[in-house]
Amino acid sequence: MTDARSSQTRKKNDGSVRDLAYFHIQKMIATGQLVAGNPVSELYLAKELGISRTPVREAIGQLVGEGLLDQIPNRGAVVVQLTRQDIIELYELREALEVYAVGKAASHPVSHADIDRLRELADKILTFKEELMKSGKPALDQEQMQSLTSCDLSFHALLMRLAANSRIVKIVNETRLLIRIFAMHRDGHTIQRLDQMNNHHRDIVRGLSEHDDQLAMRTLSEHIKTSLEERLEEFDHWEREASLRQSLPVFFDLPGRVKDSSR
Amino acid sequence: MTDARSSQTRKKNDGSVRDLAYFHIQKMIATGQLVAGNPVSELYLAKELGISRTPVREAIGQLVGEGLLDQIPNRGAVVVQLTRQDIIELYELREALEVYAVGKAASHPVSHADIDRLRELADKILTFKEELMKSGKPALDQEQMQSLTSCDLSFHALLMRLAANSRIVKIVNETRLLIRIFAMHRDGHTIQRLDQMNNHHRDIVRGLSEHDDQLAMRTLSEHIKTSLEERLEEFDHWEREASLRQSLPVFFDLPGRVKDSSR
DNA sequence: AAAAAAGCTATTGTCGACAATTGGAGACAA
DNA sequence: TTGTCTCCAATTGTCGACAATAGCTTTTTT
Repeated sequence: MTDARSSQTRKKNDGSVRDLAYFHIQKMIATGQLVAGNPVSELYLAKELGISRTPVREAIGQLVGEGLLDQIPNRGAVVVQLTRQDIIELYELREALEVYAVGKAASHPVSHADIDRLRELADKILTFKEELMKSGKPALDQEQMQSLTSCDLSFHALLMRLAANSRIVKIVNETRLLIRIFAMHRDGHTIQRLDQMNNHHRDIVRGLSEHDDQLAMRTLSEHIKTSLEERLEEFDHWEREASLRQSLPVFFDLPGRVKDSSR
Repeated sequence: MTDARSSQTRKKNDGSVRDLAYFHIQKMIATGQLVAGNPVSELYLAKELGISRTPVREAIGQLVGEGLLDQIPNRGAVVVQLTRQDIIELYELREALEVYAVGKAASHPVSHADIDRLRELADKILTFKEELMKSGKPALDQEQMQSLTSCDLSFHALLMRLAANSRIVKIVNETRLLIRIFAMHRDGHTIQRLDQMNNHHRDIVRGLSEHDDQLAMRTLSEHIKTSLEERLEEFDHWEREASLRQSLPVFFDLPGRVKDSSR
């Protein structure tokens, strides 16, 4: 145990074993190894990482503070299970902050380099569209979606950076991560959806380059509202399925799944 | 030690000793017993509260997460020292969220009870104005300011509640608390300032009752921007004073103060 | 006497152990 | 068979102890 610790001392994280646990859990969630409802046990994780419960406990505490985990006082922590209302609230939060940020950014001069970079990221969506049209399939597959998401993330991240408010950036990032927890298994985008995304992004960039803060804000607001609608549809669809599943008799399926996922 | 714990078990906080430490520190900061820059020692607080370091440590961790404390890796935690940029960022955050929230609230029907309560809270400012005019003094004293602040807080808190978004409410509350840390020793409001506040609040309520979301949003935005300007003036004034103080030779004053504050 | 090195002290980071609580399994009665 | 009660297992909340680190003091060297 002591050997294990000394062997992996100060490797990639900034030194503290606590951060090791923190990033470990975060990654487990981000990659879908832990999904909504899964328990996060202190003792188990401590054993898995070869460390004591204390740093794991602190890491969990931080994740709880950031809203990624829910904690039931004497019962442990689980990955948050977002409700419909949660999703609405998260998107409203994003809308409030991102729209404000883009308005502020558009009111100040933006460097050509940043504009170009934004345009570049916006245009990448067109690449996906062409790819999709050529393939003949109705929607993007999972790999493409992941790539697109990363591209979309960069676009919005840069947008936020232009507003020069670190706190807003931090909250928006946390909010997006939280939304992503729920959005693991979402449907691929269709051609129309890609078109719409591209139009939105294009107008936002135009608003920025022409100092038209109203255009940028209005467009981003609509952009986010569209995303929300999409997510709510997915949510309702998923919930309907779940309620069907629950109404069926539970033989060996559910217990097995629960045990596996927590392992 | 054990006796002390069992005697004060489950008093007012929800049972955990950790929350005891959390609220203790928070109150110390809110009441000005701990001011910006003061160290917050785990061991000292643990002794003071008659508990172990662990829950104190967790409480500090949470406060750090909420931005009330700054933590230097192996050196301990101190009450945050807000910079000029911090103040700007915090007010921008408030503006983004509160303006959005009031816009949403104004777009939905608001109950008469809430409108009346808001009007009541807004009118209280007039009471302070009359009090001030009668007294003949140029500005409110500290006690009056505290009372006014509490009144202002209630107004904005209710306003936020109307938007029905718990996350926004939470962040706004944290942000306001953070601002209050800095604003402990601020100047009392003048008659004009009270007038302006009252006008703003009145227009906001009007915007809500008449479903004029644009009016409500515009007014609140201006309201917050005014507060920011005020705070920045205070900050610059205070900083100028501090820099003067620092240019003087340090005999016994500074070291003594530092040691006392940590005791 | 000044600078560098060594040691000291106070504080945090981490650990293993114990107590308290909670949910459920199993016994028992109706 | 079903409802209730008791006991058990698992997990968290808290504790005291030890190790590591960083700043400060003292000593040594030039």
